[in-house]
Amino acid sequence: MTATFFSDLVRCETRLYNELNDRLRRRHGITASQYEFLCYLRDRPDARVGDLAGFFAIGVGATSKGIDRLEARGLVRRVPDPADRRSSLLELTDTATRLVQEAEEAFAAIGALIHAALDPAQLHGVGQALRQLLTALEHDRIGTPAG
Amino acid sequence: MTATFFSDLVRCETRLYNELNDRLRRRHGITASQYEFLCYLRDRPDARVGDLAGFFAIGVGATSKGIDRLEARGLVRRVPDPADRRSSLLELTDTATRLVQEAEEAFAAIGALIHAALDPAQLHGVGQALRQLLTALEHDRIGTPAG
DNA sequence: GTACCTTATATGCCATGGAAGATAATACAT
DNA sequence: ATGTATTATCTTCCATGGCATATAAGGTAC
Repeated sequence: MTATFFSDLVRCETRLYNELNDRLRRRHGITASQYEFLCYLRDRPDARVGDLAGFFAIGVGATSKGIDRLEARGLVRRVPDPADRRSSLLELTDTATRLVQEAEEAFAAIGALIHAALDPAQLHGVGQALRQLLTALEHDRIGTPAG
Repeated sequence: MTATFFSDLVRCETRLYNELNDRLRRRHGITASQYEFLCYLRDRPDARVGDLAGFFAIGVGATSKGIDRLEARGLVRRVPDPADRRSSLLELTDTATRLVQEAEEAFAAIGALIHAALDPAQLHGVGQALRQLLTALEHDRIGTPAG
């Protein structure tokens, strides 16, 4: 039934995200969403606020405030975009690069939980299906917030 | 890789939940979390605040406040539990029963999105895997909030 | 039955996200 | 060059959730 599919998806996500959040906060002093921001910026240098918002399917306002907080903590720098003075290019500080590397340990623990519950074939199948679903949702801009 | 698995899981959930939320708000005047509360209470009569909190893996405080809002809108009644005067049994009003039934239409649209992106075999496999993962997480109380 | 511990819920404070409006820069048509 | 529309971001207001604490009731040892 679709109802349980959706409910189980949301509950899995909630619990895994809660757990990652707790571990990161206790051991590394950042939240899960901050960790995800930092990972994104590490992998995609010169990203802008709108890029983050689009990828995470959250509003640009919330993203802007999230970057404010990271900047205030000395983890992200806003560098003026020479090609477009409305934008800033976002880059990690050295502190943030180290922090992300250390925090990967907490993320690995979440991976271990998943690996423990699913066998390799399931993991592969679910991973592929989620990617496929996400691609479809992104293509049709489903669940993209207004602002 | 585990990183993309987790990220894709979270992003699928985010977009589907956003979409459900938008549709429910526009067409039925409730949020996705309220819809989920009401469905839970419809399926499990005489549930208490703690039951909801446990199922949804959110804090009891937040749950209590959520029920406050539903009660204020005339969708839920708190009935004193005769067996334990600390608790209330929660029940839907007739208005809420009708509302949930009408709102099912918005939920069905989300189901259609999932069906459109995945073939039946994938749907079955992913559904089973998510259930399995959720059972493991619940059993070990992973991601259960503090309060 | 009283002191103590646990359980169930509620409340207060704080952080975060959405939605809408404001600001500034860019693109384009004329 | 100028006015208009669009884009990128920021800011403000409001709703919601977490966490810690408060309150109240139940359970238990003595």
